[in-house]
Amino acid sequence: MPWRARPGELADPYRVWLSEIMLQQTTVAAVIPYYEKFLTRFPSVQALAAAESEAVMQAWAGLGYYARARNLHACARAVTELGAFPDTLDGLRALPGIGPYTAAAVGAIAFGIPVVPIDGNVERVVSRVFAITEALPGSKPAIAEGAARLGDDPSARARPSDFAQSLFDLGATICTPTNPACAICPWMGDCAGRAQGIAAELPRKTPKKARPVRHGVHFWLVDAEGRVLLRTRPPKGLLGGMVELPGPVWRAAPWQPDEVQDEAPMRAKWRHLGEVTHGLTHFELRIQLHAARVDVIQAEGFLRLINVLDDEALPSMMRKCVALALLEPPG
DNA sequence: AAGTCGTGGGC
DNA sequence: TGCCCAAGACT
Repeated sequence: MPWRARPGELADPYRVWLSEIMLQQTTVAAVIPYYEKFLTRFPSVQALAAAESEAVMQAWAGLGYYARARNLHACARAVTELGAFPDTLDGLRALPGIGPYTAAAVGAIAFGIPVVPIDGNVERVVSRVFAITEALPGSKPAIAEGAARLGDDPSARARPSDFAQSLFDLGATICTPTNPACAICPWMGDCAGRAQGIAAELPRKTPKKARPVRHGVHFWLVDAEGRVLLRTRPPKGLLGGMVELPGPVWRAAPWQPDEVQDEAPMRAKWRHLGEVTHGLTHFELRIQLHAARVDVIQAEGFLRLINVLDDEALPSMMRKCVALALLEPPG
């Protein structure tokens, strides 16, 4: 992994922090290209702090959980103001976007603080090693106790960075969510979950609620010069600060055909292009995409040429809409 | 403290 | 195919 320091090398706090923010609820494979892009475009925390927020949101577009990007930028500016990353857990924890996990991860990996960062991997490993059968999230205190006990081992305390990353690697490659490779696990003999034959079913989790469906209508409006109408979403909340095709607020009830004209950004000969579906964390979104071409666009928002839409901070669902619109022959 | 907040890959 | 999930934070 590109953010991991080689043996003997000192970890760079900026790179450790950047990678840890990106890795929150996000797979390594998804993060790597974004991490490389950010290092190229923003080689230092000062460079990131000096960037426009639009540039940061654009670079983050597609990675999801966009509050991370907003907090990333705010954190870079705070660190630049401070002069350097804090080298204490409390100092790190006070920065925007850095919670208990990330403070511990940066503390251990970049500053050698003897602490065990508790992520999903560690929750799983610890739940199994100590055979914690209580379901998450209720079992978090017990997991924290177990993790701290593991971290109290002298060899762990001597190498906090290696110990933390070893736990990540153990969880990612051996102590996996399904079909754990207990036979080759270095902790097989010490694992209470293994001894009780319940390792693979741990950690238990409280069941999640079903995802409701929400319905949206978005409009692909092109002018005579081949420019598309876009707008920026409000800075906070869902997809905050990201760019989208115009349309009414998503709702539970499907949109009726006779409602569409009233919601359009301007009067035009609207044509139904099709449906885009996209799964989000707490609901499934179904977007009806409508398109029209007019001479001059008079509506709220801003205009961009079709061939530079890639440079905008469009979230994935909006890129799906763009892709659908471009499939259609220009009307 | 339970809900909110994205995405793409794996099974 | 539908569900689960992945180095969580914030409110």
